[in-house]
Amino acid sequence: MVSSSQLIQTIRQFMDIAMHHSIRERAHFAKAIGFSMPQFGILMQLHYRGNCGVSDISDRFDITNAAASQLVDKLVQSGMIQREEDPHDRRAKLLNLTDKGKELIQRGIEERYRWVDELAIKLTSEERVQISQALDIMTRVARELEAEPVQYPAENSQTVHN
Amino acid sequence: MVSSSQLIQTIRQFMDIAMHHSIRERAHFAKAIGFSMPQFGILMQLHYRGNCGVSDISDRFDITNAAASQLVDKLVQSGMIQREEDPHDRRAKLLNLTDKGKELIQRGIEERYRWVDELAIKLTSEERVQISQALDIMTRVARELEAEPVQYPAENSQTVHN
DNA sequence: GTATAAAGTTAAGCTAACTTAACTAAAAAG
DNA sequence: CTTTTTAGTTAAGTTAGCTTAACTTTATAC
Repeated sequence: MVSSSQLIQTIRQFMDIAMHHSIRERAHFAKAIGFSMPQFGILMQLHYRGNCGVSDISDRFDITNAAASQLVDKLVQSGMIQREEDPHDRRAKLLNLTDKGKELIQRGIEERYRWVDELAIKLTSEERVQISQALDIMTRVARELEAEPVQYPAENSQTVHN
Repeated sequence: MVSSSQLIQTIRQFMDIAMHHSIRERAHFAKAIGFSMPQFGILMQLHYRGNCGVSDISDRFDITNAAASQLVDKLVQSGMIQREEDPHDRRAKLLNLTDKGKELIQRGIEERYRWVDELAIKLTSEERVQISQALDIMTRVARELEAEPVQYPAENSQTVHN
């Protein structure tokens, strides 16, 4: 039997270490390739959720549309992302990584996960099975959580407009 | 049997989701309490590895001593950290969170890990056992990796000075 | 004991990220 | 068809983070 708080503690413990590595790698890589953290953040955002607009960027990073537009523009000029017109809404833009941008980000991800590789080779085959199964469960549940649009779903299907 | 690349893929998959949440929460919390990312980064750093000097900060964040000193000074003036003289080396300073700073960071950590809580309550008791064991292994191995000072250890114990 | 290195601070100046405000253009609402 | 909202850009101006350079103080090396 594993209590909830025990489990949470275990997850946090691992995540603390993982975060510490990831954030540091992120910063170092961004610096190495000559991009600021805000710029690199946008590149990562487009890697995971491409085909989005300028307002998606401003929402995600909690900055104004103007700021997002300026940052995006610099990345377009550096050849890392492309800004196309959305055929369904000619006001909106579709932002995506260029091939050059994709390649760069892929390199960054490889470097960031080097320590995962180092970690993996230290495990026995029994441990691998166990960890593989465990993280699959975690990923599945995490994705389920993401899919739930609202924290407190309404009892009926009435749509609220305000 | 789980192949190495399969395992690595599984770990990355989970970490991607976890990172996405954590980084976003981090940014939102920092903004909410009125600190910039560099400043917040230093607070987090002192939370996990307190009692360090200004040069530790500049090393960690890859900035000059001057920049670190200035950032630290702002945090001291805001009452979040304290800067004491190291009794063993009177040039150096010992940086630590104040009680006010500790309290603030604790709140931030709670918020950042709220989704871990949400994740945990969705698991069955069998899954909890499995995940708990798996992440304990991961944490142990990760700490072992950290403890290894160099990637390529020397065959003898000769200390290198240069 | 003198010279050198290390830890940290301060000042001056640059740059990039941000903001607000004013604008264009297209979509949605009435 | 007119009004309002939404998506995005541009310009002007502020600020925070950063750098280099010059400096003080303490520790280490020779």
